[in-house]
Parts: sequence; structure tokens; C-alpha cells
Amino acid sequence: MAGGAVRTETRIQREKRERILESALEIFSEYGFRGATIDQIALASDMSKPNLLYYFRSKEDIHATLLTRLLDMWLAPLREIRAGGEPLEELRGYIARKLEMARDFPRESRLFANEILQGAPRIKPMLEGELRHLVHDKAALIQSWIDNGELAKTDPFHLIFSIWATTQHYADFDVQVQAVLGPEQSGKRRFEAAEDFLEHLFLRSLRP
Amino acid sequence: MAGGAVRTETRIQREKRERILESALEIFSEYGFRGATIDQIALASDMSKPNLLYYFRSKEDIHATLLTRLLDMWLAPLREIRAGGEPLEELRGYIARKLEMARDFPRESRLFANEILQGAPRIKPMLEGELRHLVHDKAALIQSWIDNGELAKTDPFHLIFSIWATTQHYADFDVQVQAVLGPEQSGKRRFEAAEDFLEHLFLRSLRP
DNA sequence: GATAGATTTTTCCAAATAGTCAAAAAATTA
DNA sequence: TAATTTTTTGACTATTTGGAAAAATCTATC
Repeated sequence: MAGGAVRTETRIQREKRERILESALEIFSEYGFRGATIDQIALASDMSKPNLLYYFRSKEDIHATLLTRLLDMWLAPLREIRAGGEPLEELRGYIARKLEMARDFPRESRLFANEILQGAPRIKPMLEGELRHLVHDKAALIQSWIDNGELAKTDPFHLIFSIWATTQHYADFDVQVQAVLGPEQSGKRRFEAAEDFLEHLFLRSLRP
Repeated sequence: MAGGAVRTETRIQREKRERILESALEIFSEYGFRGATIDQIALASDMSKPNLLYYFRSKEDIHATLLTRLLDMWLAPLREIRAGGEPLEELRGYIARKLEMARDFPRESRLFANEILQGAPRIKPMLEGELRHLVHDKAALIQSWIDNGELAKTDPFHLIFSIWATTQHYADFDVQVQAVLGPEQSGKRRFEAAEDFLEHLFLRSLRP
């Protein structure tokens, strides 16, 4: 049946693959690609290793699937910056959305951070293609706002980098943040304080 | 000879241990602790694995030695903030020093980032002790400047976090920064632009 | 309830990897 | 230079790990 119909996924397949990806996200984000083992993921998924390998051909395969899914989600907040909006409000919204992602999806943030930190062996092409393109696009938009006098003069690229850095820091370096602030301060409180701080920081420097 | 004299390190020991640490920094910072192998480090140090293990008892031991050495260096810029100095100038200097470290010691930055990202299994005590203490100390100093009206109202802790995040980003996420900016922009140029940007960003928001 | 197809388990394997040990070689000291 | 100590090597081991193969079991459908 060469080139024949691709059998549609059964319910069990969908569910198990989902379960595996969920566990894998947990494990990969905590230990990195090499630090994670298939056995760990299988255990966390409540299935045997060979069984897991029935749903994914390899460890690579699981990892690649996670990264691919992640990327769209990861870039969404940036995409949402609208040319038609009020510049300061658009950027405030962007910062808030990025910080929400760090708060609600810290494992995804760490998965991504692990990948980049190790030289992005698996997503370099995407960084140099899609990401680069999107950032240039939005940087041009920000530049146009600056040229219009709606924003203070600044470097749009480094502005974007510093928004990435500061927001993701709360997910990626969470242990450190908690160690410094002490465990008594709740996660919610930490993120509220972070949001207040970041809005002030960026908006003060962006107001024309 | 229980409790006897600790033989002083020979020249060869000093040199070889140094060579191993240098290679290990290279490898660990690129692949993380689990991703790195003793064989890789031995190869990079130009010696056999058993020979390397003659100088360090284990992989752990090498890694621990690197981290311990790193920590002092890592906190130095923060320590240098002086109560007697001019607040804005002290903070400008701090940002500049941190950015220089990201530029001149990216491998150290990545080693540290790898460790934190994986939950700081080996340096958590130090984060909760020495680091926490130092940060609280400097945060109090910054707060006193704010109370004196020498700085704008802001959260000193999140200020420090965001300085860490933005400066280290240029070391830890270098692949991504380069992918976005393109390879034509030299490292030097990138860091100059970053410094300009960060000074504006922080100083505008800190001026009373 | 027989059968084809999907799923799961049991058993296995080969490569990678951290680390050991004893003997050889080199360097240092007496 | 002989004795002693330090350094290096080669051969080896035990364990972990990613993955394969095939048999066994389950499930949906006729």
C-alpha cells in the first residue's frame, strides 16, 4: 500500500501520546535532553519503555515533537503586537503576556532555555528563519513608532531581548529567585511584584 | 602519619589540574553536567581518562571545583557596589561589570545557568545562604538610596533580578541573539549596543 | 466467537560511560 | 646513580542506557 492512506490516529494513540508528551516535558525541562532517560519518562507515563517506544520511535522523536509544539506557542505573544494599537499599550501587553507564559508554562520555558543554552542544535534553523523574520518584522514596527515620536528612541532589537530575558528569568531561574526572596513569598505574589516592576522599568524608558 | 603534613602540590599537579579545569569548563558549559563525558574532557585536556582521574577523583569533583571557583567571581560585581558612592553611578557600574562578565566569561555564565536551570542541585545551599545574604544586603542599600530620594521608587530585588537577566542573556542565549541579529554584526558591536541600551533602560527608570 | 489488527510485555543486545587497578614509565630525592 | 615517589598507561569492570524483536494479550468488527 505504498503511498496509501495514512490511518487516522485511534483514541488510545492520541491519549497515550499525550500522556507521554506531558511526562516528557516534565523530565526534559528538569534534566535537559541528555540528562533525561527514556526509562524516567516511561515511568512517569506509567508505561513500560518498549511500550513507550511503540508510540514514539526514539527519545529524539519525543523531544522534537515537544519543541515543535512549543515554538508556535512561544512566539504567539510577539505575533500579537499589532501595528494598529497604541504603542505603549501594545508593549505593555506584550510584557504581560510573556510574564504570564513564564508563570503558567515554566516547564516549556525551561525546555526552550535548555535547548538554546546548549547551542540550539535542534532548532537553529528555526531561529535563523522564522524567529529572525518575526523579530525583524516587529522591530521595524517598533522603529516606525519611534520615528513617529510615539516612543522614546531606543534599539528595538535589544528591547525585545531584554523583555525576553527579564520575563523568562522568572521561570528559568526560579530556584534562584526563590532562594533570594525566601520561600515565604508565594508564587502569585512574586509574579505580581515582577509585573509591577517590569511595567515601570520598560514603560518609563519607552515614554517619549 | 595520621593528621600529618599535607604534601604541597607539585608544579605538574598544579598545571594539569588547571588544564583539566579549563577543558572541563568548555565541555560542561556546552553540554551540561550529564551531557558532558569524562572522555570528552580527557580528550580536550590531551590526556587519558585514567590519568585525568588521577587528578580528580570523579566527574562530580571536577564540576564541584569549577562551580566553587566560579561563585566568588560571579558575585564580585555585586559586592563592589559601594554604600559611599553616587547611587546612579554605582548601579551604572554594576550593569557594566555584569555585562563585561557576560562578554568575557560566557562559558562561566552558561555553566552557572545550566546549574540553576536544573534546580541548582549542587549550589542550592549557597544560593540560600551567601547569595541571599549578599542580595538582601545590597537591596537594603538600594532601598536606603530610594528612601533618601536619590533613586526613583522601585523594588530593589526585582531590579537586581532584571540586571542579572538582561546581562546574562547575552552569554546564555547568545545563539539566539546571533540568529536574530545575523552573523554580520560582530560580538564587539553587539555588546556595545547592549550596553547602551541597558544603561538607558535602567537609568531612565531609576532617576528620581 | 473467530479473526485481523492494535497494543503490551518479556527478553534481549550493543554501545556508552564512570570508574578501578596493577604495572610501567618518568621524575625527584637521597 | 640508586632508591623512592609521582605520573601515566593499558586492560578491565559494572552499570546505565537507547533501542530491537518477537511473543503474548487485548480489542473491535464481522
